[in-house]
Amino acid sequence: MSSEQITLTFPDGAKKEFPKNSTGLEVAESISKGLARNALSITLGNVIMDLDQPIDRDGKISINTWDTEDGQYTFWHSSAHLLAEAIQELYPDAKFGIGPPIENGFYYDIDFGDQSIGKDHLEKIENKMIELARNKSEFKRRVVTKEEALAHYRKIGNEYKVDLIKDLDDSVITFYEQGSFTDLCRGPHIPDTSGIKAVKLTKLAGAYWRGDVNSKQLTRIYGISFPKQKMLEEYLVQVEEAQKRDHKKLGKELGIYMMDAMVGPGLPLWLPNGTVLRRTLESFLREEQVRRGYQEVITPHIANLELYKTSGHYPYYKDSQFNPMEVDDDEYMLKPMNCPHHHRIYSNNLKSYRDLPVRLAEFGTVYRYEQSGELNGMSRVRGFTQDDAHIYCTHDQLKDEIKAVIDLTQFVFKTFGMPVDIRLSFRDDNNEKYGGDLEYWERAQQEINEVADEMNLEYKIVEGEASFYGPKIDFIIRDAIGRKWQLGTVQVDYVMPERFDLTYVGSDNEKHRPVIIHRAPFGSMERFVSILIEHFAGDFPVWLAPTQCKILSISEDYNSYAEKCADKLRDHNIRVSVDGRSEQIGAKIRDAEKSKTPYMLIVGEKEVSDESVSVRRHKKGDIGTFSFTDFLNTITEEVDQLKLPENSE
RNA sequence: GCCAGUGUAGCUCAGGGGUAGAGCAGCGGUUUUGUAAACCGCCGGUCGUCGGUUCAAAUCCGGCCACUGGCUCCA
Repeated sequence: MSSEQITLTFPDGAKKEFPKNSTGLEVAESISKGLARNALSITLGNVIMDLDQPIDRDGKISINTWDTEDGQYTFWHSSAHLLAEAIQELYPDAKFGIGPPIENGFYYDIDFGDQSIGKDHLEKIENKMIELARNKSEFKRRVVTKEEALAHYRKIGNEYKVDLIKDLDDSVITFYEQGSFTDLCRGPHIPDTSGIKAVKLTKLAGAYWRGDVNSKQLTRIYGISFPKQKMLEEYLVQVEEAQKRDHKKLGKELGIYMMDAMVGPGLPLWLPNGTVLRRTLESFLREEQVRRGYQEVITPHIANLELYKTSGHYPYYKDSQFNPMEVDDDEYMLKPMNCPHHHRIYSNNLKSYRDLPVRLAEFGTVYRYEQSGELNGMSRVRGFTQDDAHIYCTHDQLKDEIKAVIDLTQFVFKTFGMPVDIRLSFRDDNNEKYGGDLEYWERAQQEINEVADEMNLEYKIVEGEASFYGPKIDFIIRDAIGRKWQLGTVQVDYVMPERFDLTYVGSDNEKHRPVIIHRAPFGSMERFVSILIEHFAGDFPVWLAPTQCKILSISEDYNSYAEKCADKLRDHNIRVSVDGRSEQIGAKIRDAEKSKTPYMLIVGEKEVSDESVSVRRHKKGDIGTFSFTDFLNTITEEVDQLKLPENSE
């Protein structure tokens, strides 16, 4: 009666008392039977727990169902164990590594010994998983001592788990057991396997143990699971939709770029449509930069190796650069970055503090030897163009310059309707990864942090993500279907000014070191275009579309009117083409729709007689007849204002 | 680079030991058309590449190349 009570606070703020050591399930039951039935785990404070674990303290509690991130995490974590159980049944000699839940599902790393696992095996494993799930095996939690845990895995000869246990601190080590499978695991898990109704093993990969290239490569099996078959089907449809946006597919269909084995892997060729797209993006940024006080420069594609030895890039990135070539008695290299060239331009003449900040911009093409397995369409290539710029400024100007650069970057992504998350990438304790004095680093990191706060930015700090010469501000954008991409970066650099002996004469008539800001909002034009294609699913805003308008004549009799309209549009810099083929209008419309041309103008007898055009909008259909002049005004306004398509964010 | 896959006409794909097939595209005709595919005909491939097995290889086996999904890496 007088047993101790604990107070739990629910997500809606309600507080309720429960007897100490009540379980999550009991708490859920006290709210509703339905909730108890759907509950997968609970989150107490920031710890996720099993439903049957006793709750021994006050705290914020939430009951995790499938509809919550923590619930799905629990569900997929348990699914990983189910995968392992199935594999243990089918391949008794398999040794298990780690099997965590991930953003979309789960994976398990497994040592299959000499056996190679192919796609054919996956179906067998899937079926076994479903069979085992139906056994309704409970996930049983068991606390063990470190010695017990080690003894268990030494006995069954699993060196991976032994390796893991050795690194655990001595607090609480737990095993989870379901059916015939026992696993070292922190938990939590769903009550039993019967909730897992649908399973799909999606990918097969080699994965190095603990991510170390020198360790053994295990077989990683990726999968996803759901509490209902229908959810799996919906998920597969979603995956299919995402594949329809794939820039490799659309890039080919829309004539954006091509790859050619004779040219070489990772070296994209920009086709005419892609070139229009890219040049339009470049002009957009170039004009914005001119407005913001940048000066454009052009530098060559190769340089003497000495340049990169001076910058310090050469030893750091030797393996990911094309081999140097011998020229006369010197060694030259394809340029892997633009910065050193710009530093030399800065040094071309003596700078006064009155000259600063100097902002040098270049759409600079660089070449990096990416590993063959890493190449991917346009998003990972060996030759690409950065929208690079370097800002040389005084310490006093630094914060304002960072602000201006952040402002530019935010402006750019807003133009494409892409929400941005900001990450401050700082160094960690691994001194070997970084160059320059620790003192400079700390200063730069502090300044970045101050700027972010002064601008009221929402950000998170991630240690260990800095570049070798300085901390970064990374912009992580989300595309139209919610995927995240790391794009623009802003980097503060105190190292290169030293290495290149960059100076300016201050008001005190003494020489001082400038600070450098490296920045690239798009990052790489190739990668950005690949992301844009997928973001817009190829349905570009009018200002970006390679062909903005197609004029379709009802019959050849109206071709001359079509041409006349086209000429007038061209006079206003609209990219227009005429389809005057001897085809039926339905066929012309179909072709224009398939090419994702934003505006189609249908012209026939009516339009010729009253100087009008019948306007059709891509994906929307017929939007009515307008006078030619009205249409001209509409489209030019849409281009000038860089309007986004209505269906995008 | 490593693991698992894929490679047949410009594109999408079928065929699966007895020397290739469709649709679309292209080209030539006919048609002159009102909001997502008119009709007829023609052209088009040493089946990624090199080698092996075989009387015979697009098909089976192996090396290489390219591509895809991961791992590692990413100035």
